Amino acid sequence: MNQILVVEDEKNISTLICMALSQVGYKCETASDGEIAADMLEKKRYDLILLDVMLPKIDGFELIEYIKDYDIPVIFITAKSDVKDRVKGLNLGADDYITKPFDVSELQARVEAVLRRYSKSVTHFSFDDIEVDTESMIVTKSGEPVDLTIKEFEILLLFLRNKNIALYREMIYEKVWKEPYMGDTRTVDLHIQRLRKKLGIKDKIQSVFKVGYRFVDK
Amino acid sequence: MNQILVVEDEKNISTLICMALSQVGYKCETASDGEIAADMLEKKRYDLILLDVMLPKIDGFELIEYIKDYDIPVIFITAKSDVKDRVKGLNLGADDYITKPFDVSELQARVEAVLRRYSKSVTHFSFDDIEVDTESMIVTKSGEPVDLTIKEFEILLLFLRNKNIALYREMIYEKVWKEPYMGDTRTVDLHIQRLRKKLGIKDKIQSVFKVGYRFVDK
DNA sequence: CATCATTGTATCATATTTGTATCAATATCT
DNA sequence: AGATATTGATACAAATATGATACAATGATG
Repeated sequence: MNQILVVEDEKNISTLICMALSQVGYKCETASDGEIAADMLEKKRYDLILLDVMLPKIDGFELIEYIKDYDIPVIFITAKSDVKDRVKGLNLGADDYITKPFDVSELQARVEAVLRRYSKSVTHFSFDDIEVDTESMIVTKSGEPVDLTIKEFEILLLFLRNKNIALYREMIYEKVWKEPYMGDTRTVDLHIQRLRKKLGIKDKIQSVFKVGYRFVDK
Repeated sequence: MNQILVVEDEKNISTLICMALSQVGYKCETASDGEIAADMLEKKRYDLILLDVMLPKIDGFELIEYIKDYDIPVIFITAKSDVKDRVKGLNLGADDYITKPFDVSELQARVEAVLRRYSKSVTHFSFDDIEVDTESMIVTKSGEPVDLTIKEFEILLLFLRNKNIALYREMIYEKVWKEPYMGDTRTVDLHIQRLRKKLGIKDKIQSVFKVGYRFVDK
């Protein structure tokens, strides 16, 4: 179930949006200004952000810049007249826009389209003698299937999508567990160990002292 | 799920088309000119092409010629006034046309009609010693009919149309029951169990722990 | 209205995953 | 090198998921 964050200072509009989204099966939370939105983004993982460009405190464009780090698609909301803003938003990396006043079904359609587009990513990876198919969720090593649990599978995927980058434990935890990382546990470590063992790759997933882990390739 | 390629240089029109199509369950991608379209066709298989005849670079009619090799149905889009173009398009082998400005529901209807006519939709499946005919809704195992209930039959069909893909419970439920999946029930599991039992396939429908099920073939 | 097939809930048994605890090994720093 | 912190390895317990079975509710059919 997709989590959507609506950043909008006009209460009646945000309510309308949330109703429209929940109708088609999305979970929806609202932030009334950019600061609150930034806080919420730090605490929780969202699948999509609907963002009014006219906001108090931090404005929408600044927030888009900020969101970039999170790799979350953004649909922004502008006034119908404001062509300038629309272009600006798209240039800043937003995925789509919608103009006020908007039609409810149009909103729903755009949200679905963006989410679909976004999730349409690479489905197949391979390295060494290992093949990873994200659609079937099957992983094989020299042709033989390897039984990974979902957590292990998702960690592997995270590595494959972030090769040669040192990933912080905290980051790994939050991406895979989809909940905030509370202090230090050994949970991530343990899963990495199991992953290394099952795939027979000790050297490919390196531990980065005091930081986390790094998947090296090539 | 049918993949449709929309070749249209006017962004607002292609967006409108995509929304209209996604509304009725099609996946939609756009190309802003003929060259891009040709590239996309080389990379991926589409079930239908919606083609504006007025295009920059390669024009629509040239593109129809090119598409011929791929055996994909084409609906082309022309201005209302242009009778000449319509005739030309149909002569070149297009399957239907639609005139601008068009009505959304007309578009949807024509797309469906063409796809039905073309009917890439497979009506017969077989695997192991099992035969599935979707038109008569008859399933046989080594020649002997197997009594499946509608739900079981639809789940089987879903699997056959999504071989080797891990399907989430939620997805299975929503596709078959056509209503939103509220939290966890064991309903899907139970039906899968019955299906496995009736067809005598434990290993072909694998459970993917914490995710759902996967039909493996080949 | 009675019967039957279908569908979904409840329950129990089993299997799998996940996380904590513990100790051993290794890296970092002075 | 030695102290300390960090990570690896192992075992185990708790939580969670699925399979199997029985049965109740629902809806279709004659």
